[in-house]
Amino acid sequence: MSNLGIPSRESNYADWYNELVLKADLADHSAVRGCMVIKPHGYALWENMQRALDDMFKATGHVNAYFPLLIPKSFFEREAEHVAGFAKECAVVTHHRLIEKPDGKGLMVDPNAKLEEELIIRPTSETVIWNSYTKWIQSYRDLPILINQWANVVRWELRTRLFLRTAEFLWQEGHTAHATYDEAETEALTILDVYRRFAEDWMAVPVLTGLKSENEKFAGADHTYCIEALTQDVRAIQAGTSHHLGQNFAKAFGTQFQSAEGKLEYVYATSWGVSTRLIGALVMAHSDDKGLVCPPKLAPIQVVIVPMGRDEAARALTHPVADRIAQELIDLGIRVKVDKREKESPGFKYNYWEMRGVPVRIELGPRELESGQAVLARRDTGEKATVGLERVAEFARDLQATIQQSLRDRALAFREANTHRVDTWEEFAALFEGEGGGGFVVAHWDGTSETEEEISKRTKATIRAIPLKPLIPSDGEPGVCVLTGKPSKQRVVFAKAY
RNA sequence: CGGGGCGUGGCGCAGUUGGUAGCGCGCGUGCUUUGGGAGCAUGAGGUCGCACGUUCGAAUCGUGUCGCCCCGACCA
Repeated sequence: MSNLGIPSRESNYADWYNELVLKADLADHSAVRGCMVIKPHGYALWENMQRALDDMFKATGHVNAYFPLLIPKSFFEREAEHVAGFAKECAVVTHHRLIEKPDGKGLMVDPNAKLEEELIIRPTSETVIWNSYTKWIQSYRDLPILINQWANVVRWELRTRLFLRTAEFLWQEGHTAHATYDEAETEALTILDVYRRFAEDWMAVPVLTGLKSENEKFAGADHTYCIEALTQDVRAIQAGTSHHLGQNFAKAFGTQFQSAEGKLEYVYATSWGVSTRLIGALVMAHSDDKGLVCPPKLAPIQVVIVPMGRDEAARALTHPVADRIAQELIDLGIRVKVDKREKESPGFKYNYWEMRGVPVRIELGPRELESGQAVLARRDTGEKATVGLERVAEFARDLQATIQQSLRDRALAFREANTHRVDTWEEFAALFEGEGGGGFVVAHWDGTSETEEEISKRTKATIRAIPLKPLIPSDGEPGVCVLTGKPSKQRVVFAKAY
């Protein structure tokens, strides 16, 4: 019995999250520490995310390509900051053959099959990609290059959590090359906006957009933009990043082009990515103690129909009606599932699909057939409605948009209720006291890394974003740093982060 | 890498002073059931993480080792 449900968010947020991911059938642990199996239900969610994002990339002029998993170690030696950022968490391939052990019991690495140069399993692909770009780019006419790839990467993280931080994860990484700084800047901001729109319109997760501080920016970037969401335990979660790499990689790889004026110049670059971490952010934004709550636009199954009937004769009546409504829904473009399992009780099925986050359930039993009406239940609010059978499909279709909007409104209201503006250190420290989050804390900062580090040391909060536009007009006014009292140009957003 | 926990049927666990492994859930079959996580009957399923040691005898004791999970430190 006890293994049917999940812990409540209140009792133990971390356990709640973990159990939810497992019980909602999104993912499972694998044999290797920190790696996860993404199960069909979780992968379907990822596929829906991919499709939406991929369409948005294409619509902004990008094309897909694929670069190799293995990268020569020497490539990483070329960009100093980049190496420093990733060296500590690399998986390295050193050999290419296994042989039987001398005692015949099992396999061993063949010492004679050592690679001349070790290969790194990509933690990110800037280096392989720039190795190619250098060959591809001769002239300003070869620019811009606007390529994205869908791939897996490996980062040997010390501490992992399903979806939020796994040793291997799936993501997309865009890598673009431009003739000018301004064009690269526009690209980085275009993608930032794509990410913001995806989070808000598809995931129903409102995000802050902004610049990362020097401490938080990508290893090898000139500057980094990000989207940041707020979880239900009031921590920040970085949901996507877009980096302006300046000429750093072009200089490291010698990527030059001849301008229209005939001068040799270094290329400007961007890179940007979102990963399966988005699934973690989505879970943490909307789900509840009954399991996953999935925004309809991304839900693998948008409507589940539960036909009821205590015997064969009753099922012979309800099943065809369920099938008919399912077909109507399919025709309306809705992803639908009819749960005809006979051994499971209706109550079991309700809980089962609620755990898996299906936005709308249609209950269809003898009573409904008799009255010519079906019962629809909303996953997000639990509300039930009774609707004439002729209108059920359209009603369920329309509910999708309602729920999508409602989830977003709710998440936005939650974020606003957990965004605090403070001006004194006492208030600031009080918000971050203890184990919990603290929400988004909008405060003045003197702009130095030293101050950010000191604040982080004292409170565990870091700067999540330096807003590009003030969240409210007064955020853009000058003030004094919440810690040092030194002058500050604008407020920035602090939070404890995942 | 530090702290904690755990390795026993698919999952969750019990197993006393060492005596040859059990419970719940799940699974198969049958019957009765089905409107918020059904019941009864019956059946299948385990080299007790691994190695070495102590012993007539080890899931149990000792030593070593491997792995996983959680909390930190680290970090897209």
